[in-house]
This record gives sequence, structure tokens and C-alpha cells, in this order.
Amino acid sequence: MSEGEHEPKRRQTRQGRLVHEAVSRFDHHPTAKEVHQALEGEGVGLATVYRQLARLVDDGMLGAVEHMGETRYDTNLDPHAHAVCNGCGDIWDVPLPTILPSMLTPKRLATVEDVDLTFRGLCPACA
Amino acid sequence: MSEGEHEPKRRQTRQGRLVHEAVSRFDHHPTAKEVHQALEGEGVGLATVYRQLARLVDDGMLGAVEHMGETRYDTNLDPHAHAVCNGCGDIWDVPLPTILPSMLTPKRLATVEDVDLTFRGLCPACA
DNA sequence: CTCTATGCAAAGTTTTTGCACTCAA
DNA sequence: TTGAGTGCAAAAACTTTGCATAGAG
Repeated sequence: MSEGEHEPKRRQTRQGRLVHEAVSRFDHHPTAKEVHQALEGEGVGLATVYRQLARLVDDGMLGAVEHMGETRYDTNLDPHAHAVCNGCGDIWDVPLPTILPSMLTPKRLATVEDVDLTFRGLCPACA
Repeated sequence: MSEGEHEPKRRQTRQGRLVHEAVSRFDHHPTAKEVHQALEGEGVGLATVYRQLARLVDDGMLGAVEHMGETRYDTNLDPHAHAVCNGCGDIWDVPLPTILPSMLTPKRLATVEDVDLTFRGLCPACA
């Protein structure tokens, strides 16, 4: 499959560790900017935050969802859905019934790498 | 509900008609830029295309989905899912089993305005 | 005539990239 | 020593906005 590509060796850096720790500390789904702000004073550049987050997603250690034109990162690796409030913009995880995967047979794709299920509406507070 | 706001009156303009016609002519889910390019020579500004598409979405005459950092417009107003190819970036509609809605009871939202179900993978051509 | 819609360009956002330097292995 | 990782600033890509003008009702 992988046509002889050398996968780049990853080094353990202070910034990489900090980004991973910071994103894991969030209970909601943070944006790159939020992770960067959480590391204010630690001397971690925004570009590095983006690169580290992309690397974590690439390594399957983090999920990514798009919402309102920005990418939000997700530490929950189990299959799950999202609930997004159109009022405050908050986003929560929603457990996914185990029956679903079998029903969700996509008839247009040869291989499915990811399934994204998002509910948009108003949370109790905004309603 | 609407606290005495006057909803702006919409005027029938040449550009508005052209944008609506153009987006409807696509079989895939076009971006604002694609709609704009389809109207090349008609004298319709990009900003106007964006404003008209936003208006159509606002009026419930068009759906919108985000993919790869850009908004794509959808003329299919019936509930349906999407299949996105991570290879070529194409996007297709996938009929949604009628059983699903009842299963998809969101427990975090007071009211659900929209459900977005997207499969990501590789299409037969890219696989 | 009134006020929404338009065009153009400037500005705004989020994310990526170029490049010289740093530092983990 | 080597080259992956970093910081910074510039660039890119998509979308919105300001403002004077056009034109629908």
C-alpha cells in the first residue's frame, strides 16, 4: 500500500508535549487558537500549535471537526456524534447507538474512513 | 418570538435570479466561487454571489455544508446524508433511511434545526 | 422617491508556508 | 552531527464589509 514512503521520524519536543497536554485539558472541542491561548506565556508559536495539532490528527490521536468555518479538535476517539448549539456555538459529544454503523452503509464510497454526524439546534440555555 | 423585528423586504434583481439559476444548474455541490465562475460574463460580483447564496440559505431555499474549509451549497432540501471523497474532494448525496430520524434523538439540544450526516472515504475512482 | 441590492476594493479570519535557527536523538 | 521542529512574518484561501451608486417597488 504505502509505496515505499519513509514516514518522518517524530521527535519529542517541549512544544509538542505542551500542545498535547493543553488540548487534552479541554472538556469542549477547542480550536487551534484556543489551544494557543491556553499556552500563552509558554512560548509556543501559533504555527507550531497548528502543526502539532495536525500531526496529532494525522497520528490518529485526535479527531477534527469543522464548524462555522473553523476546525475544532476532539480528544474523544470513540465513535460518537456531535451536538452543536446555533445560539452559543458550543459543541458536545453525543453517544452513538451501536446499531447505527451497520445501517450507515454508504453506497457511494469504496472505503469509509470516517463518519461525521452532527445535530444543530439550540441548547436548553439558548432555547 | 421575533421581537418586533422587521424582516427586510427582498427585491427581485437580475443578479439574484442569475445566482439562483446557476446554483440550481449544478448537480454536485458548488462553492460560491464555482457559482461565480459559472456566471462569468454576466456581470455578477463575487460579493453579490456570496450575499445571494447566504440569502437563499437564510430563506430555506438552499442547504449549506462545510467541507475542507469552504462552504458548499446544496439544492436538495430533503433530509439526506453526504458522501465525501478524501481523494478528489467530490461530494454526493446519500439517501437517508427513514428509520434514522427517530433513532437520532439528540439528548443535548432543546430543539434540533438540522442534522448533518457525512461519510468520508475514498470513491471507487480514487480507491 | 425610498431603501435594498450591487460592485469593487479593502479588510477580516483561519490556516499554511518560507526560511533561518534550535535542539532532540 | 543531522534533520525534524520551531518562531516569526508573509502569504494564501475564503468570506465579509464599507461605501458610493444603481435600480426595484
